[in-house]
Order: sequence, then structure tokens, then C-alpha cells
Amino acid sequence: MKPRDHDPLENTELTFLLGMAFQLVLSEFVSRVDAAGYAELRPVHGLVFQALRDTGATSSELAERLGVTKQAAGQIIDDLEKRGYVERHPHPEGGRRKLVVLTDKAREHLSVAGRILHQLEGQLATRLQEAGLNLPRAELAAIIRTLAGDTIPPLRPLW
Amino acid sequence: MKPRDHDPLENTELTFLLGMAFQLVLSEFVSRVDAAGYAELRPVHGLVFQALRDTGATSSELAERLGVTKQAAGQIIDDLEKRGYVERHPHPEGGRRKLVVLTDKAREHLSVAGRILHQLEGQLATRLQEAGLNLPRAELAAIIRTLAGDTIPPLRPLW
DNA sequence: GCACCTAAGTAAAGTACCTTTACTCACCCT
DNA sequence: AGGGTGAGTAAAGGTACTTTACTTAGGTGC
Repeated sequence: MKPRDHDPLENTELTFLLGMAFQLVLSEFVSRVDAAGYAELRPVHGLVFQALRDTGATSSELAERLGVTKQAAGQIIDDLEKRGYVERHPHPEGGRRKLVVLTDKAREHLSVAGRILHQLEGQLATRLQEAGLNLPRAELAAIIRTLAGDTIPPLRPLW
Repeated sequence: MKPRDHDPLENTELTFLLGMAFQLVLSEFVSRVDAAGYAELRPVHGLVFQALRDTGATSSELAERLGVTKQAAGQIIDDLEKRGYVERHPHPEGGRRKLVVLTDKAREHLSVAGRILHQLEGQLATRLQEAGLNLPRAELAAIIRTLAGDTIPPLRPLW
């Protein structure tokens, strides 16, 4: 472990550091998930799976959780349905509603992706501890609370 | 300042915290820059201005720094040229090259945006210190170094 | 019990921003 | 002079979203 007492990165703007760290962590995660056989899935699909994992949701509810229009949500569902990750069922409360639920294939993906993510974060934690640092969870949470308060908006795949 | 000893956010994945913090900080920054009269500029334009600020660059060099094709860089330059932020000059070393340089209008924007960014980050630092925390510069730098080593790739406006 | 409103879903076109493909042009080199 | 190399540009294609507009199921008021 090479010492980096005065890494010039530490003088760059927090905003840049946040963006760079996020981009690198996510891209490493996506690479590993791709290598595990899920190259057809993009990060937004993981968000969809998490939003649907408990009880499923209608496409409009999903749209709200993703922060996109209901048409966009419908298109994503179309795509995932064709690939066998979700199914549209008649909604128990009737109406035109349809309940979108995960298939076993999607639940298996969630399990694999979750394991990969925690493995990656564990490796990062180890590296930081070797440098006498901890993962900055409390700091990031404080930044988020400062800017968003109690209602955290959706995480969106764009700047 | 409400105490948050067990903010559930601190139990969520680092990757999510990074993405959320980045998205919120950037979006607050963009809002303030818009309010200062620069609603026509997107974050990527700030990256362009920073890449060109010292000596300018050719569109191909700019493309490499942005991590996009030279055609995409050319399109961005076309747009900024129409709006009066950059100019294409004949390149001192000749060839078909053109040197893209900033106008005074762009340098003024850089100055305003820089002030806004440092103000925002200062406010965040103050808030965190009230909670006994510091901005996690060293931690973020360590994460970046772990995943990217010495060659930091371009920060790109997509997941 | 029928007209009306509302909300969910869908269809199609439009938009933003990028890439791919293909070309032109200036200089260099032998 | 002919040919290669690399910068720049033009045009079409692709992706993922939004906007506009429609259909349909069920509640609501009278």
C-alpha cells in the first residue's frame, strides 16, 4: 500500500469526488454483474427489482418510485416482461390496474447482485481500513439529509 | 439540529449513498447556477469550460477528455459557439486543426459557477461539522484510487 | 340505470444526446 | 506527384426518455 499523504485528489471539489467515486463504484459493480451472466440488465433494472420485490406494484406506482413518466415505466416493464423477469397479473383491487410482480428469475438476480454488491463494498471497506479510514456512511447520510430532508427523491440514471 | 443517532440511511448500501449524495449536490448546484442566469448551460458544459480554460484544445483533444467521440465533442462545441461561449481559431501548429478557446463570457461563467460551488460545499461542511463530521474527502479519494489507480477516467453524465 | 368523471394503461410521435458510418481536407513523406 | 495519416464534419442511426393523445374500467351523482 503506497502512502498518499498529499493525494491531489483531496484538494479537488467534493462534488467531483462524489461523482467520480459513484461512477467508479457503480461501473465496477456493473462489470461484475455482467460477468455473472447478467449483461442484458442495466442499473435501472436493479432499481425496478427492488421496487417490486415485496408486493409488486402497478406501472404507475413504479413510475413514481423511479421518477419517470408512467409511459417510460411501461416501456421498461415491456422489456423486462419479454426477457422473463416480471409478469403482469390482474390487480386484486380491480380496475384497469395490473400488478407487476417479479418472477423467480428476477429474484435470483436480486440475490446474485446483492451478494456481488456487498462483496464489493466489503473490499472497499477493507482497503480504507488499511489506510486508517472508514466508509463514509454517516457523512454521506448527513449530506443527503441536509439537501433532501426526510423525503429522499428517486435515484435517477442521469445527471 | 435534530439528532439522528440511527438514521436508517446509514444502513443502506454505500453505492446508493454515493449516488444519492452526488445527485443531490449536483442538482442543488445546477439550481443555483440556473438561478444566477445560466439556465441554458448543463453540467457537461462546465466540464468543457474547465478542459479549455488554460490553453484551449482541439475538438479531438476535448473529446478524449470528455470520454466521448470527436463528433459528439464537435456538436457540443457547435452549440457553445452559437451561444457565444467558445470560438474556433486556426491552430498555431497548422493542419486542419482548430483551437477551441473560451470567450470572456465563458470565463465569467466559470468564475460565477466556481463561487457558487465553493459556497455550496462550504455550507455542507458547516452542517457536517455541527454533527461532528467532516467532508469525506480522504475517504472518497481512497475509494477512487482503489478502483481507478492513477489514471482517473473522465466523469461522464450517464450511469 | 345512465351519463359523467377519474385514473390506469397504452400507442405513437417527438426530443436530447450520443454513436456509427462515411466523407473531405491539410499536411507529410518518399 | 501520389499516397498515407489524422483532424474535422456531415448525415444517419440508436437509445431512452417525454409529450400528446387515446382507450377503457370503475366509481359518482342525479
